[in-house]
Amino acid sequence: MYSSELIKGTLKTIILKLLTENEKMYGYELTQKVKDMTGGKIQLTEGALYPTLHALENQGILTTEVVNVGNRLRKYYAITPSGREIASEKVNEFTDFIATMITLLDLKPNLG
Amino acid sequence: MYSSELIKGTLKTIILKLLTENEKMYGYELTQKVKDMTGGKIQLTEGALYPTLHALENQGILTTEVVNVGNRLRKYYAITPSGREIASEKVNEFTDFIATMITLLDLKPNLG
DNA sequence: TAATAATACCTAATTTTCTTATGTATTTAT
DNA sequence: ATAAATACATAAGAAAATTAGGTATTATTA
Repeated sequence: MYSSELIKGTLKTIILKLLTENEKMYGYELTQKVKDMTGGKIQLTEGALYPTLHALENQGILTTEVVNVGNRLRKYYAITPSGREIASEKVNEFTDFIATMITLLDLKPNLG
Repeated sequence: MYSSELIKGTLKTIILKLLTENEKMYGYELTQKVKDMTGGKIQLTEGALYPTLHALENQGILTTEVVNVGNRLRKYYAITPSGREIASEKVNEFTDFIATMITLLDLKPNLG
């Protein structure tokens, strides 16, 4: 697990990127997907995730669909066309930011 | 300039790394150095910088030396041995974080 | 089968970290 | 002379997260 301050500011980017690659995902699924893909290094906390999802929905960036699975609710989130644009911008900005930080900190990233 | 949320959490890492490479620097110098090295893409704000420098000093990570230049004060900051360890840890953590994010977001970073 | 862990959602209080605004003062450039 | 740059600092407020709590179902395991 990374120190919490590092991960700050990347939550929206992570959510939007994953939702461009998967047509719909629910909150818990997002936490597990991120945990799996990062070997547990990034774990989204529910207290941060759910309010962010709600905000993105209110902004028209995501839409929701509630599904009953057994007796349990699942709230699926899907990205809208305008959300795709924002996702793309965010990912590009983050890519640029990484390049800038590599230069600034003189990093030697080991790209698998 | 990047959206502010992106830069969050990197301030300490930037300060400590630059102070491992330069035996002493003062606050204003840090703002200019970062601005120059990033082509203006990252600009440290004084409201964030000075309180952080003070905190690092209080934690024994930095030491200070006030110098009179003309009639103007300059407060030079230098990193302590324990600060070097923390700087190293922070840079390593950030490097690892970048690798994780590249995988997670499936990025194609253009490494100049 | 009782207890625990995992799944699945949510909110509220607090903390952390940053932005924005403001202040003081000297030096350099126009 | 005036404005911009240099150089420090703090304080109010906003933003984004953490921590901690709540509800409920389903699967595991002791």
